Amino acid sequence: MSTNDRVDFLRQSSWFAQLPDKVMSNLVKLCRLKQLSKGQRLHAKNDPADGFYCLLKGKIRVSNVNSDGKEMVLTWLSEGSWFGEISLFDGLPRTHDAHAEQNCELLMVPIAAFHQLLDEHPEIYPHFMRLLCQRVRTTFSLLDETGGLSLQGQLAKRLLLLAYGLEKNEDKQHSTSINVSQEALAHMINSSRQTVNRLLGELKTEGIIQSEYGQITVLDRDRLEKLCAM
Amino acid sequence: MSTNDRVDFLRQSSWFAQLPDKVMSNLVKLCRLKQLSKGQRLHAKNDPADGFYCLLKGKIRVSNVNSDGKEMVLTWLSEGSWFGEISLFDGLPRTHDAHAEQNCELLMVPIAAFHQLLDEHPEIYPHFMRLLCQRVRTTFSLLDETGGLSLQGQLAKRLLLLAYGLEKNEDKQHSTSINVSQEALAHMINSSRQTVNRLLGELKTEGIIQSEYGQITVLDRDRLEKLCAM
DNA sequence: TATACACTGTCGCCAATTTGACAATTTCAT
DNA sequence: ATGAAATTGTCAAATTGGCGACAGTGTATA
Repeated sequence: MSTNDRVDFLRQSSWFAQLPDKVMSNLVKLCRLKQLSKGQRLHAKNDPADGFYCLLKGKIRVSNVNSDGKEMVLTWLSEGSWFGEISLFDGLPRTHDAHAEQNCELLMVPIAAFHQLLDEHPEIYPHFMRLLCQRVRTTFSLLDETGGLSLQGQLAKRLLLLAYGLEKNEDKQHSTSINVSQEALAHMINSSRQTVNRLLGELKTEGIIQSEYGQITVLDRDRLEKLCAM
Repeated sequence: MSTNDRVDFLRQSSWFAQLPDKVMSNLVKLCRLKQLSKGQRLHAKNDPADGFYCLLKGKIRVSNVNSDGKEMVLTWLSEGSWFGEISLFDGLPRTHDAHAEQNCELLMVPIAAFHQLLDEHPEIYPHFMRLLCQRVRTTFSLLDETGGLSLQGQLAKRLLLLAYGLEKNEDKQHSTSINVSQEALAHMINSSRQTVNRLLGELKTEGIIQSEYGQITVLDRDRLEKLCAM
């Protein structure tokens, strides 16, 4: 794939799309391709940082394991997501485990090349500030979620996050499907599969969502958003 | 107070202390002093950003209120803390309410001056990256707490946070008292007053803490830290 | 197409927690 | 000093949610 093709593909990331053209192509040229097979671990929590990543294909599960051995999933990264910058900027180890949920293809900017790019293009710092601010706000939002909401509220908020990402003011017309099992949802809100099943059942009878095998469709985004206040 | 005196005082912040000397004094020169009396609000969640702050004297409570009207406290800022940079970098509104817990004295760098400083000293971007990375990591840590710990563990972690702040490697000799009611603690870990009362009772019979009217004294920091893994 | 595997739906039991209630104690303001 | 308000301590009832179990259904693959 040519650099230009790849740049075009990567524009789907709103963060990447705002970079200056020159930086886009330089960044892509520094990348090396990395393959992961399903289930493989990209890195573990506390690993030293090796680079900055972009997921081209597949899905990455970002999580960590608490003292009970229970896995808490922070999020699933989807295609076009850039990640891993925190450790590069503060020099501290990885904050989470990252596993390939499916066979994955990634771009990696090795740490040395990354710092060189920053030296050559200091004008991109504000772009990384944006990225980090987004991380902080997302994490604050998750914290609110777990702290102040009922399970139904937490579930609603998660579904919206999975279905629409972080963008707030998007087209609300279309229904959106997400591929996620009830068990995975349960892990995300630190609950049990059975409880999630019951809660989804309630949403289904309300006509707010629809659900099939491994897939959930948001039918009524507005009402789901109202439930987030619970 | 002269600029130099103030710079010396501010070096207690490990973030500030790493700035280049020239930036330190420029930053301080741009500040204007702000007084808050006990209970007064510095800003509310969703307020537009007005500037970057440093707390010189007093204590600031950072929190937000969920739909039940229940206040969830994120943290207490202590003297020497710089804060409020997120909204300045992404242009979005404040993430939390901020109230003066005592009479407070702050420095404020107005938003226009702040951006001018960044223009003149682009070399300080990495310093703000550090600050933001710290925020992300702290918030991840809180998220782990609420998701993965038992109530006893959450309570232990909160007590430590209240008693010793965020610093990890401090003098462990002295017992420390904090002024907080059981109801306030309950709010912080999103639990009920009665449960907190029971949990504190257990800690008290273990000799880990001591408690009086509106006040708790940590007697055994080590054992409290061990409980955080529960 | 047969078989294994993953996911959903649903039960009942059990432990933990919330809620409401009430009394006792401490602090604060008048 | 005295009454109001805030805080603590405790109890029992009601609720919530986790967990094990098991059946039924969808999907993949050999």
